[in-house]
Amino acid sequence: MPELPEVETVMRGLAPVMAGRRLMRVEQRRADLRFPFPADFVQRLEGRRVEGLRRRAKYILADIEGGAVLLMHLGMSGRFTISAPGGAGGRQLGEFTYEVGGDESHDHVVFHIEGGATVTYNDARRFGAMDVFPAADADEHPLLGGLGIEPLGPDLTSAFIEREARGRRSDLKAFLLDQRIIAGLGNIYVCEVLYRTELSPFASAGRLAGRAMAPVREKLVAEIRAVLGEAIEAGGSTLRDYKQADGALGYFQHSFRIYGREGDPCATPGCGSSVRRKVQGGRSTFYCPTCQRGTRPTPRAVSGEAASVTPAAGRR
DNA sequence: ACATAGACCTGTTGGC
DNA sequence: TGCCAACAGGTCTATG
Repeated sequence: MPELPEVETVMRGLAPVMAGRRLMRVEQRRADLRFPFPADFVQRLEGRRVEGLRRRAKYILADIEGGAVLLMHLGMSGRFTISAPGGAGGRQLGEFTYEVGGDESHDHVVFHIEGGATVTYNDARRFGAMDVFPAADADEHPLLGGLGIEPLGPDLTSAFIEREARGRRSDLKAFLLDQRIIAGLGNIYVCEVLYRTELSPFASAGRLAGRAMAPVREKLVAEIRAVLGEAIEAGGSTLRDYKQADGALGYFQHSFRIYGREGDPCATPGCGSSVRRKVQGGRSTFYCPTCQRGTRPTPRAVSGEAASVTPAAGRR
């Protein structure tokens, strides 16, 4: 479920509770999530101090004293609930609904933290995952080794897009979703980014290459950063606000311009088209057929525009 | 090399 | 109200 901004928000929510403290007890309530827990999962964590939390792509990584790393992935439905020592309700991180005293049957892991707090991992669909491995093995870890660049780091540049896009025949949607290229974008934010960049999800990625497309690549880079940055900010504000009763974190209160808006009028002033949904690569793509013609027309084109300029003549 | 489909597993939603 | 089909934020594998 969660894409990079949600994972970042969850990590930031967990950090103050876990960082610097010992895991006094770890309850592992089943043998597997998406794949089996390592055999000695509990033993490698119990009694050890969490030195800090980090995020890599959509993974939350906890550095454990003694040189181990605890990896946590939320899959589609994973969430964390924090219970303070005082027993003051729970703060839930990772999904968008919150029910006090809700479904405990999917509580798979409970971390009992030094000082009395409790961090519970709940995941109905069990697409999430946890693992513990030596820090030295991180680069070869099957889940981490092949990951692409961090979209919010310094590596995401027009030149990077140029290199990666050149010669690719996959469509733009698949290109941006590919975790081996850029790690962290998921279905929702890819839709948002393409809409804001006025690029067609169905265009070939290779069309982003070439000198003439430099401005489009710049715009793409800027929108990726903006979309993710805004979502992280929204997540952060809910982290700060919680207090009241329950802070639900996730995509909630975040409003999307295109995702999930099939049939609604396009948000671009004067556009007048309505948002369409198409299944692409097995998942829903939401797009505006009028605004998103960059690099090749989607269904209906009317006239050219800056974003649709392509260097090569072949328009098929 | 790459594109697509299916699998994983459960919960929620919308239509009849 | 009840039932069923479609659908859901993510990966991974197998198949063309």
